[in-house]
Amino acid sequence: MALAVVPAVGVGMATSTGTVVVPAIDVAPAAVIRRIDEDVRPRWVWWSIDTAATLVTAGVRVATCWDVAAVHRLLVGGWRADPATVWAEMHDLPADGIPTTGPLDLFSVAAQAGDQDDGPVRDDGHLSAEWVGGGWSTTPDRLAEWAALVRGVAVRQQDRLGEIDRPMATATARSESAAELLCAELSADGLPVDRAAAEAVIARFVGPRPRSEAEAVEQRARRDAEVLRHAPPGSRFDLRSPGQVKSLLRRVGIEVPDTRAWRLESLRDAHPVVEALLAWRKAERVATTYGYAWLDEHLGEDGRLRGAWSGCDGAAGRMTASAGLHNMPADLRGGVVAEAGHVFVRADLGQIEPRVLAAVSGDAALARATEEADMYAPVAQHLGVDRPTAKVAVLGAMYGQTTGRGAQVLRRLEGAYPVAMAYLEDAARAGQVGRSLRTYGGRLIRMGTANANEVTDREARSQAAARGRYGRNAVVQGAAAELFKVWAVTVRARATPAGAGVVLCLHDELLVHTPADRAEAVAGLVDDCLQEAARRWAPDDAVRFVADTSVIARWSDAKA
DNA sequence: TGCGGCTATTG
DNA sequence: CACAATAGCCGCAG
Repeated sequence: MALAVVPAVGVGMATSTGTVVVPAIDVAPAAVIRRIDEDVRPRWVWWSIDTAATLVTAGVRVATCWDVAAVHRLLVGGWRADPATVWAEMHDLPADGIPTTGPLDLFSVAAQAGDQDDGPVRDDGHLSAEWVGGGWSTTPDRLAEWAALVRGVAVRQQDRLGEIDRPMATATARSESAAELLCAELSADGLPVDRAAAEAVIARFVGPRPRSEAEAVEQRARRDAEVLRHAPPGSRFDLRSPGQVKSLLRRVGIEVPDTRAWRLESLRDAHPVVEALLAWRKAERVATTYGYAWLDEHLGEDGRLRGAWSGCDGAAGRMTASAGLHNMPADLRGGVVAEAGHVFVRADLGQIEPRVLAAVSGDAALARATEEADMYAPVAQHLGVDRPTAKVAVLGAMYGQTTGRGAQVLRRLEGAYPVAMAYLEDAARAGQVGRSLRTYGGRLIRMGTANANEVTDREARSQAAARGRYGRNAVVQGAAAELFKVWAVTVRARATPAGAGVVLCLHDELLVHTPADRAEAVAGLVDDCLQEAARRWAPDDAVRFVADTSVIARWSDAKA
């Protein structure tokens, strides 16, 4: 059931037998859609998450959908997936003929010469710029016509998914679509944050909220002075300028190629300025990125921190979030507090990437290792090394590390798990020569062709190596993202009836806001959902997936 | 003003 | 800093 909706205009729907038009004057669009979802439970088809967001804003949360943009990103790779682009791809039209939708200028007016009448499809087969630019939304009849078009695109996508060499591609298209629904809800609902608790953490780093610009400047100067007092008297260095920090360090006898924290870590004892600088950097991070301004901008009156969620990035397909939801410093997790009468059920997948590697490569020996809760233990035993060495070696194989301790054990890894290592090696080779890849679930990992500019042999080799590491990692990280999303949308579907809801997705971790009296039930449900997700996603049941699940009041209560 | 480089944070 | 992401500030080019 394809859908186009604008609350003030109405609803247009399209099925295989025709279209339905419901003007907003007759019935509230939200009521129509809710009723159909409850009675018929169709798979709603729409162009993008925009429609999901419209529905969520109108108070409607449907069960399932087919998100054409999400499926396009799966099939074709990359991130661009506007209607005109998807239409062109699905009709084998040249990309350089896609009408522009930006502000009109002389060139785009000329390019739109194909918009002869007011129909949605031009004579050259492309979508009309006027329609994609908003014309689709002006009348109920146009909504229905737009719905019919997107339905046609979805059918073509289904056909394409059946043609690629990935049996799970259609299932992945459905879970990726559901993930877009989840993203629309995450963006609208936000993450519960206790403003007072969060401000207390911030105050620990940078002091109380400044009451004036002058006070803010003073706080800043005080932080700077803590570092500069270790510098030669009278010297002036801007700590925010890497070049000047390097000069400052050189002045006290420390020569470094760059001033990154990991490099300075070992020089803590060389001079007191190093320790002071590292502490300054931490405070500066809180002050500039995660300070009071951050709360003011993203934390609502209702105690929810909101950012924009995307179902997949442009690379391997992990979820992304803005507003610091994915990279909030661990220190601030104390501000993430469940609301009154609620708790968080927190669960994270254990060793997700090596387990996924065992699954997608079909390596029976590595799959046997996943039977253990800690799969690095049997791997270490098999290789005849200690556990830390085994772990570094496995991670190194997935990331493409070629130096250090991991590289030395790599040869043994190849002997013990030849199928998995060959799978990674093939992905690396693909990256090196610019051959695109598909993940287990069917996501296209586009490999750009070699740099057109003149580069030295050395640079060319370095770039090829980087693409090799990228390909090697993308097939694992991407497949892990696919499994994670199946898990997340399964929890979405099963937890809602219990009054619980996902409030954060973090690559291998879920935070589910839950009524306190149902905590144990939801915790069990989240674990069950992982097993259900693994059964749906995995090639077979040879690989075991494990989650560490706990019930907590605030995020920082979770064990690290 | 836009953008690359550097840096920090997370998984 | 091996893979990915978001984000802020500096320095430079235009």
